[in-house]
Amino acid sequence: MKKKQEITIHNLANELNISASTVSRALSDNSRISKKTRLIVQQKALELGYRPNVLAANLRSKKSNTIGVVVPRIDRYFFASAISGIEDYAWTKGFNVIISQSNDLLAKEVSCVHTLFSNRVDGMIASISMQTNDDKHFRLFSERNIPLLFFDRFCPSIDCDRIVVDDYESGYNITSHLISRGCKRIAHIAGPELLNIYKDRKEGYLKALSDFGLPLYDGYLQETRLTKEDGPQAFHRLMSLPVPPDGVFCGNDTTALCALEYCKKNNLKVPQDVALTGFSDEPFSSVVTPSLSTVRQPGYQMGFQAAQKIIHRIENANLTVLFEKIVLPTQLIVRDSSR
Amino acid sequence: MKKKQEITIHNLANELNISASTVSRALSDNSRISKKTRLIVQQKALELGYRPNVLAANLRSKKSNTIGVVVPRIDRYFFASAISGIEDYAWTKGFNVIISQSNDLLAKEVSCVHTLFSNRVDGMIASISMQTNDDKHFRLFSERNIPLLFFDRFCPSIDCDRIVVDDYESGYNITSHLISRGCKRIAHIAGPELLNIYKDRKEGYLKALSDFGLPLYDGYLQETRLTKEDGPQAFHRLMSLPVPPDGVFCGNDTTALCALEYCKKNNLKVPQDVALTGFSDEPFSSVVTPSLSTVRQPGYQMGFQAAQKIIHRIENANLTVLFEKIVLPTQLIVRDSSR
DNA sequence: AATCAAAATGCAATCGATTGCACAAATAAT
DNA sequence: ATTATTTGTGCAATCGATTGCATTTTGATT
Repeated sequence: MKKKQEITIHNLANELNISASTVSRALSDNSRISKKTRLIVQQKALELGYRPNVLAANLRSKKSNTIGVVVPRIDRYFFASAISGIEDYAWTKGFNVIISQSNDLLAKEVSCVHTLFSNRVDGMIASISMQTNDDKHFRLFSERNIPLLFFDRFCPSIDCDRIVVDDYESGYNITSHLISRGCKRIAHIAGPELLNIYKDRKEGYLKALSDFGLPLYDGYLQETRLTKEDGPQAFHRLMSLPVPPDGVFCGNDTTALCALEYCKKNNLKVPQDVALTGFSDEPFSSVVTPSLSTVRQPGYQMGFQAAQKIIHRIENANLTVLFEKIVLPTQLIVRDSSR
Repeated sequence: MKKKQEITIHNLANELNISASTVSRALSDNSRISKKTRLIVQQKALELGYRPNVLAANLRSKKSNTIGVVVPRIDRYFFASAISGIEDYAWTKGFNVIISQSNDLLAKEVSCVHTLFSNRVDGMIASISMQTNDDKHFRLFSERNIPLLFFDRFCPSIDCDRIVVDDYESGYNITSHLISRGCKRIAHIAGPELLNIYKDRKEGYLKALSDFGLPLYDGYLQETRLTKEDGPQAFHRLMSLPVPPDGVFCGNDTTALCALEYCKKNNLKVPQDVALTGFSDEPFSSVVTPSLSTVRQPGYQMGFQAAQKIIHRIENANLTVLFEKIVLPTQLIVRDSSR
């Protein structure tokens, strides 16, 4: 009903018969203003319920105190925890976090990045969509030296900071694990080659096979979108091969879960008939039966460090330090599905 | 390295020897400017890589085109999907979404709300923390008629829009379900009474008991924080009673999962020895063994509608429509843990 | 009381876009 | 050709905070 009119420094100035600049300085505890005046001003500000207009201050300072985040989907646990990490750190530094999701669509991603760009975020943290085969939108940031950082899924052609895990090594390790438990015919359900993470996992897998002298049988390498929808079919194709695998490294936990359910339906024993592993350690992975072997990625940590890194760049604009690639460790989690 | 200097409407104006106001109008396709001029200006803007300064425009218009969101934790599936819904709708209307999490701490919540307030978000969507027993911070918004909306967990003393599910009815239904499958001694592990949702679930439970003529045995009602940490103990207390329950309605899925694991360890058969149900339908609930009966809440829908509602209020500031309480339906999901 | 340094405050421009009102140009009407 | 309209542009104030520089006040010193 009643619209309380907002108090500005000018109102305070009038009330106190001093100038707006003095008020401004007093409010920021500038030592050029006498202690007495500062107190009076701050007192009055409190009394009248003054709130600084961040918009005006931002305009003046050309900073928005905001970092933008673009992820494929907010409701995927890995990304949600990364965002949680970003927010936690950003908060300690007084930065806002604007989030947007690409839904794994390039067009939406482009649009989100443009929006963040025109909203003048001070920096952007992104993890690219499954369709991203173009980098023009990211150039908006990199070419103007607006801090940009990719985590997990990066755009290889853009020169900027990155925080990743070693997917190659992780893929290698989990494959080696399957080998060491006795699997001889190991298949892999991979994700889109376009994304570095899936490519690396696949290559780690291939390297492990070759290091241990195991062959890559025909049809043992399936590329899918790693969705709930694609999972059952891909796994079915594998198990329908003349000689089906005795171990399958699935590109993510969702696909491994599909495989698990397929096995239950078709009376295949896991891990006796076929050992299974996923990737990412989703919340459900530890509680399904049999529990799912997987690779744990430090989502929260990645987000937290991403925020640290980008805010550091923002606060040291002249920083000419070369771009870094930070690789965080993963953890091989062996559970019943491959024990 | 090279800092590209930003182009303003004044630069465009100079280049074209026209006034800044004309440029401004031309860029917004104002019909007062001739088609020819509009084209020339837009052409030039493109050529010089002009980007409007949203900060300046926002200052002028006193709008930030931003909505703030405060949730207990971003990485909880229910909240993540709500945020996802909020973002999806907000995006279609050109609104930014600033998120922050209270970590279920009142102090952090207060701080987040203050930050959003001083950042002049046009509206705020919140779900309160487990500790929130004070509403001063929310008054900042409600008293100035800045649109405010609670979803799921609301602050009862604040008069504003709410989007909730009927926790009372849901609690009633899931308890009735346990009764209908033959349970006679039904216990409940409740959440903090401070939160409407937990209180309502509990009361629905009590009503069902009384409607069907079942007693509430001593110790059958446990109040906990519903965390992974509290779960095992609370369930242990129940099962150590002289006459343990044959059905337990857990206040959330996390607690039900703890119960499930407790039963596995102690060779209790679910649902034969004790039937279990949770609440919320977490991603893991459908895949544990036995699968978990629960109540599905439409997280994404709640977020989406929350965004619709609040943006509608923002765009119709003079809207004197009474505050609404929108109740979305839940779905009782019966699975093996209580079949 | 006069002089000077130090401390406190004020002036006015700036950040970039928007907009009511005034003015100029182009076209229509007489 | 002259006046009345319509159409197109420009001027200048505004949004609210910040800051370099100028000015005033205070207090110390001789």
